[in-house]
Amino acid sequence: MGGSVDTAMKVGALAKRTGLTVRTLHHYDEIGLLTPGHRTTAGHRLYGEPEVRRLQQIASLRSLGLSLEEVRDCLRRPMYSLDRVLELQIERIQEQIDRQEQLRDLIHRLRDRLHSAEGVSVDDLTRTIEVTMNFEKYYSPEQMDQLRQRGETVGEERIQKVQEEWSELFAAYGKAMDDGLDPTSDTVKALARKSAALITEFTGGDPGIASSLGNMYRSEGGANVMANHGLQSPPGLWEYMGKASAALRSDS
Amino acid sequence: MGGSVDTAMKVGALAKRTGLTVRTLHHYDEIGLLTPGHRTTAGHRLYGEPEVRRLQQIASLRSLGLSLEEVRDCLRRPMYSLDRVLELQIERIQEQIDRQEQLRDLIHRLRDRLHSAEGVSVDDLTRTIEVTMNFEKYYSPEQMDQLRQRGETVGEERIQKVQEEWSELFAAYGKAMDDGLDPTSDTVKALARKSAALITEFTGGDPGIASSLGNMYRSEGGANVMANHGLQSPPGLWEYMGKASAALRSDS
DNA sequence: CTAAAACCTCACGTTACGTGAGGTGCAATA
DNA sequence: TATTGCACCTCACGTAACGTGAGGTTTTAG
Repeated sequence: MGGSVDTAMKVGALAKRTGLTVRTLHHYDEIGLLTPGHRTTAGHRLYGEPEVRRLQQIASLRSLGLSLEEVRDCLRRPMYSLDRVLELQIERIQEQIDRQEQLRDLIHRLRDRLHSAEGVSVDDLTRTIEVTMNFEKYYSPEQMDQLRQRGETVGEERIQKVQEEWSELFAAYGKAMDDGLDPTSDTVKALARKSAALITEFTGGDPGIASSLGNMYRSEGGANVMANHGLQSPPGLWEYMGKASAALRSDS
Repeated sequence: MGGSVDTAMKVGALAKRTGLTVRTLHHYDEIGLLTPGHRTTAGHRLYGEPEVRRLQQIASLRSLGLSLEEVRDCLRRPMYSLDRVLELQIERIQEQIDRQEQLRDLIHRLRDRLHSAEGVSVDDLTRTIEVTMNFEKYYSPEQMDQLRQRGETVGEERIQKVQEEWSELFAAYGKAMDDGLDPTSDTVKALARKSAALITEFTGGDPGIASSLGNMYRSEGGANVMANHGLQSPPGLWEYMGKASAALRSDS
């Protein structure tokens, strides 16, 4: 954060020029989404060009339907550059236009049927309601996954490394369990700490992604990693790991 | 409310077919927006065709950006028929498409500048942020007024009658004030009751509209009505009327 | 210099549900 | 018929992204 202080804007000026409210900008500061570049000695917020660029990134990601927390997490990654998010936004707009044209045509047909002798059926109505009510600016779950995967594809080498570290972690967990170590012991908690760090890196700290990654590894990816190293998932290993994570969480 | 019970859907079925949630339909029932046609002896909600038609009206008005309360109040008026709201929705969609095309072009130009030697200015960014962040599904205040006026145009004769009644009310209020009647007396409260009924009729009970109508009559319409009948707004009349309304409100 | 506007932090409230608890009713199957 | 799983009921706390107002300090313009 920086920029020239003498060209910086105070919060009211930025709010006015962007059509946002001061309260919104306070809120963004509060949650660490958009931190002012400087503060005056009186504590007034000052925003320069870097912050305005970041606000454009925020705006574009918001327009894709991401929550503020998701936006913040995305912006932790280099692949969500200003250019990239603008590109994503354009793609999204084009999709929206297409879908709106379809919805317009659907409603035209519904009106025609409303004016016809046969009238409209309940099915006609529920179908139109569904499209209308779910015509949101948000991606479908599949598209959200795609958005995340897109980001994850970039660090292909790192991902490979991470998978190796995961398999080492699984092995270490398995050994600890075979040795009868308590999941709350320092040794096992160290493993939990390490896996938490890997998850954080992989997900940008997004608990939602972490949760679904947990599911993925549990059901498929984890089993794949184990199988790739000739290991079978011992009974109770996931539960054991869950206990270690819970113990680690209790510490903080 | 009604429809054949044997073709009616339970809440889960309706939710599934419309892509809504059971919770949403419960909520709509709770706030009187969408009441089931029937209930089974066990209390299960049953929705028939009339309810589904109403839900389509709700869906369309929601897509115009009205709050649930506003939707409910609109549906109290005959001019928001299914056909009419579908028509409004189509108009809105077309507007949205136009605006999205403009936004897409704006972002294209921003990206071009991002790639150019000169780069983007803070002004470029704030302008795009403004359009992106305020690209909502909601009407602007002017458009909302237009939506309301559109409904109000239909009952042109009735409106004429209402204006006559208002001028009679103003005259009666003026006489009561000249006679030195206390604003909290039964006579003046009867006038307040009558004006409250006129406002309710005119606004469908919408307190927001009532409030802004109050402002309109106070600043312009009211003076017009008075002037149309060769009356001048006596000093203190509005205040007097406000006191009568407050006294009436204290009774309830 | 003065008054109004802009700014600060704090904190309660809003809208439209999401989520879960505890219990009853309904439908399919053995 | 009995059982079990699913659908439904009401109740109620919680959420995201701010809106709104209070009480006080700082800045700006006349």
